Amino acid sequence: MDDTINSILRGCRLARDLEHNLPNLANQPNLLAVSCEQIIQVFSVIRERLRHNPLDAGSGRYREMQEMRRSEVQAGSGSSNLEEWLKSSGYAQSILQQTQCWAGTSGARTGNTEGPMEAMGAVAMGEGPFVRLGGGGEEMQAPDVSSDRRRSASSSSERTRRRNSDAEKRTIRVPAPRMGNTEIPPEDGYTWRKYGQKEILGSKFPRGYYRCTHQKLYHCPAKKQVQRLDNDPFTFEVMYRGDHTCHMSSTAPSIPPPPPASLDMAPIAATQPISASVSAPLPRWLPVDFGMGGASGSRNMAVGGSEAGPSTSGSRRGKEAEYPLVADLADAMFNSGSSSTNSMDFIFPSSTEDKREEDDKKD
DNA sequence: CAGATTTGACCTAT
DNA sequence: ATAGGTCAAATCTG
Repeated sequence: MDDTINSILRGCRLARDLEHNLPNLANQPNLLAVSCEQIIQVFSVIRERLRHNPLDAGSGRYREMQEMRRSEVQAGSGSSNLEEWLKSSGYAQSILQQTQCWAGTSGARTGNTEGPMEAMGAVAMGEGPFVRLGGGGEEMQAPDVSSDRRRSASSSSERTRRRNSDAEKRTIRVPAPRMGNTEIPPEDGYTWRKYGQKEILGSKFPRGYYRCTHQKLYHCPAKKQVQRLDNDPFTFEVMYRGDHTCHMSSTAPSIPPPPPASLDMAPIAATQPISASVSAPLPRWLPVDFGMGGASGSRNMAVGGSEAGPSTSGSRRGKEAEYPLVADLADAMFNSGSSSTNSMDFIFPSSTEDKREEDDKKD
C-alpha cells in the first residue's frame, strides 16, 4: 500500500513541479502537454490500484501522512500539496465555478465541492445590486432608419421579458490579461453567446450580456454579465445567473461533456497574453493536443478586436470546441467514483462521441 | 450559409 | 422616470 502512497506523492510532486515551471512552460505547449499527461497517467494508475486495493488506514505511510497533515493544520496551512497547487494556480477558481453551476442540476459530477468560493481565491460578491456612483457621460446616438421596423416588430408581440431578479447570482472577479488583448473576458469553461451590451450609469466600461450558447438547444438558462471594474480595468467582474443544464441534464439528449474547458488560470492570465475568446475552450498557451485527435489542435482561435468592451468577436466557431476540460481532468484525477470505466476516456472523449455530438446537432 | 456579434429599441423593475 | 436587461434585425465571419 505504501507503494500507492508513494505514487500519489509522486503525482503531487509532478503537479508541484509543473506549477513551479509554469511561467517557463507557458510558451511551450508541448512540454506542458507532456507534463499533464504524466500527471494524468500517474493518477490513473493510482485510481485503478485503489479500486482493487483501497487504502489501508492502518498502513504505515498512510498514518505518516495523516500525522503530517495534522501538523500542517496546526501550523495553519491545512492543505495538501495538490490542494495547494490547485488553489494557488487558479484552477480551483474555474473548477469551482463550474462545480457551483453543476451543483444546481446534479451533484454527480464532482461529488463534493468543498469550501466556499472565498477559500479558493475567487472573490465572491454579495447578491445585492452594485453600488451606483452618480451619472456618467453617456453617448446618445441618433436613431437610424431601422427603428421603425423594430417598433412594429416588438409592439405586436407579447413576449415576456421578466427580469429574473430572484434567480441565483454569483459574482466573481477575475483578472484580465494585462498584456496582449485585454479586451478578452475571462474564460470560464463554458461557451457563451453575447446578446447585448450596455453602458452602465457611473461605469466607464460597458457591460456585456452573455447567455449560454446551448440555450436554444438544451434550454440552458445560464447567463452571465461581464464588466470591467471602474477602478481596476484589469479586473472583470463576472456575474453568473442560472445554472447550466446543457451538459448534465438527464433529460437532455446525449450530449458531450460541458463544452470547453475551463482553464481560468487567473495568475497566468494576468501575465500572459491569451487569445482565447469567451467561448474558446482553452487559452492559447495550452493548446492541449496530447497526441489525440491531431487536427483539432489547429483550430483557429483568432482574437476578436472590438473597441467596445469585452467583446467576443472572433470566437466564431462552426461548432463547439472539443478540448478536454481541465476541470474534467482534475475531476478524473480525483474523482475515483466516476462511473466511467476508463478515466482517460472521460478526459479524451473518443472520436465517436464527437461524432455523435455532431449528429445530435444536425437534428 | 450557419452561427456569432453589434446595437438601437423595447420592456420591466425600482 | 429611469436604469438595466433583453430582443431581434442587420451585419459579420469562416
